[in-house]
Amino acid sequence: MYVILIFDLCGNYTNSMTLKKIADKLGLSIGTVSKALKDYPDISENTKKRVLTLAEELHYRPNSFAQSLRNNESKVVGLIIPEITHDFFAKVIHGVVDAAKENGYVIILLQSDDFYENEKEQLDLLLDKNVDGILISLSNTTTNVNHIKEVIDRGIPVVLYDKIFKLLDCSKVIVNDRKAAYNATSHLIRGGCKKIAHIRGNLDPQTTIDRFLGYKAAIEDSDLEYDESLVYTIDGLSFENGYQVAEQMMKDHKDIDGVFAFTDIIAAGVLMRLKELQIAIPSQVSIVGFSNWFLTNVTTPKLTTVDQPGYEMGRKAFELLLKEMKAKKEMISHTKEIVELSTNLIIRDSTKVV
Amino acid sequence: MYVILIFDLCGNYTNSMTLKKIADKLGLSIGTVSKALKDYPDISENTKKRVLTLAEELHYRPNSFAQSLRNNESKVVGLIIPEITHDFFAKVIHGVVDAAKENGYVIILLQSDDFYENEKEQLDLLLDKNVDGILISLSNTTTNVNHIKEVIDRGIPVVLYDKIFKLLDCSKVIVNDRKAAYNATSHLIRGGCKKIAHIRGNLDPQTTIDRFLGYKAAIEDSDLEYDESLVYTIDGLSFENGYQVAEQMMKDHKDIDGVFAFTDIIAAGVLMRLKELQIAIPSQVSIVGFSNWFLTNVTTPKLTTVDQPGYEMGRKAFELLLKEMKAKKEMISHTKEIVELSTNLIIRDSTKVV
DNA sequence: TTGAAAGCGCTAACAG
DNA sequence: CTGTTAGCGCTTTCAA
Repeated sequence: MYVILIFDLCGNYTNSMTLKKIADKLGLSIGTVSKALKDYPDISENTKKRVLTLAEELHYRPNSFAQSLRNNESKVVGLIIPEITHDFFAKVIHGVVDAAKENGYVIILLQSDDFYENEKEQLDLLLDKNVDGILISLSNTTTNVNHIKEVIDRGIPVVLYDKIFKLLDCSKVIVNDRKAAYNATSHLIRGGCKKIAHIRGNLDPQTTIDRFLGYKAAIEDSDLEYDESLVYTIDGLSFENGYQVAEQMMKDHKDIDGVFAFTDIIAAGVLMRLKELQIAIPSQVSIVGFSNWFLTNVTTPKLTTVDQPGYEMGRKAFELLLKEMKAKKEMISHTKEIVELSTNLIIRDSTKVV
Repeated sequence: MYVILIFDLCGNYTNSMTLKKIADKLGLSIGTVSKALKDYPDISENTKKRVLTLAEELHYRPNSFAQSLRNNESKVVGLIIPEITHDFFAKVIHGVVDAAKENGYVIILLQSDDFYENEKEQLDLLLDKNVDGILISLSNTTTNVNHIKEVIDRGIPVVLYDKIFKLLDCSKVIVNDRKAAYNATSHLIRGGCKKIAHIRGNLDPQTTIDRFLGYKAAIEDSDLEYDESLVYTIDGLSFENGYQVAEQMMKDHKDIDGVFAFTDIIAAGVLMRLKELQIAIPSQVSIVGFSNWFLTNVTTPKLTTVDQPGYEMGRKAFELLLKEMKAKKEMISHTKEIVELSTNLIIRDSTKVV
């Protein structure tokens, strides 16, 4: 059985059925077989049938290298993610993978670990692999975007998602962080909070800036006064960081009654510490996170948060990229698009509702 | 500037610097340039320098399609994951991506969503892309493994990780689920639990079987008696499923005082429901999960769980695959390896310690 | 309706 | 030390 399979499937040990082999067995030329397989109109129905049947029987698969070499197209898209183990990015990956599959593409996944150097290196890797396009969410430590610009200038379609750089000339998929943060903060204000702290990262990706601006705008649009000392800038975006800053915060301002955290994991850290400090949530302090990580469902109380449509973002990013790749192939000029997805404030038990 | 770049970098609009172009500019032959770039000993130092310098200047990148076609090697590895949005699998991906990068490989990521049909389809996709090897964790619904066997028989290196099928002739990386479950259950017994339930999935991947067997063995090795009615088989492995089964469980057996759940997310569901039912954790009922998802840190009380080394598993799986790919390339026969990684019981606050 | 041939960019054996 | 050549498998134009 084993031996038969080998011979049957391949005829040689590397298992490659080629057009030539099919052509030989059928007494046809390579070109004819190729065209038959692609259903060219100038091939007789009869030959087409013969070729198709044999190809099927022999499990013929075109050699993708040869195809790519010839067509100058890989049908591979590169995806750079800052950090896979974030619920949000995991959802993005899922969306991209699904959309890619539906369109006959496959993705090469790379992770920057939020380091600029990695991001640069990985772009190179993707170029080396001749991907047809690249999806990228900037790392938190990326401040210079020449590496991206270079790729774009080389004519390779690039779409930015989530963590973008506004001035880069390419399509982008984002969430309106500013508005989402505004809504989240307003929710705290409506719940009666008078002294609302904001916890943010120390770096300046657009998301950090926008969420801060949304927070500030909401405060200023209300009866409250914006107080810089209520904005806590922390070194990292981990649970630990949130846990630690919480205590400091309460020391500085005993009467804080609301917290809008840059991300859920920080919110969870704050929640944990405040509970340990015997502070009642939400009656004494209300907390809002950001991203709708799964963990917000299992804390006590459950965390109010902003849902970011990760899966949808992944799909949309791929679709924009696809458009651009098509345009490039057909040498049509293409205008960049910026798609803004809407977020959803998910009100749970860590905030007061009036 | 823009125009200069274009000409400087490419000389044509598709941005491809080829050996031929370099050879022409230098008045050398293509072959010589190729060899100079690969530091062949039979090329003069002088020409090597000239070639290297110009290649650098012109940003020469070998065309990977041509290389792959020639060498019959893609330097791409396929990775099939049942579900990306699981902390454990996300860690695995991270490990694989890192190990791959260190060895000049890149990974194509596909997700089976735990459906057999997808898994099959995706294997085909990977074969079409001529990946050099495949890493796969079987979907929960996979009971027939002929699709995998076919790939192996074609001579393509395959390594199974986590959810494996024992009889498949390939290298594997696993965790000793049986032992881990045994330890987890024993921990409950040592803590004084007398009536310990086990919650498991309704399908039969090896992990489900092994964790169940570990649970059973621990019970039987103790003074307790194994009681089939304490084993709850649920339809899915979500938080909701855990949440729902919890109540049923307590109705059936009011005196349950310990729960060993197949996975953390179920444990979290159980915990949530039991708390709602005013059951004290861990004093009345102790709970142990499995996988050490991040969420186990943010529940109240924090969940005791079994840490699976996902990142390490990813790395190891890639290393095994690498060995096999090398052996194949050098036509050396290669014996399959089975690597078992050790787990760690992480004792937190959802179980009693005596 | 089919075949022949050129060529995508690269490697490696062989010749000079 | 360098050049020539064949060929990886496929697509597509042109000729028959």
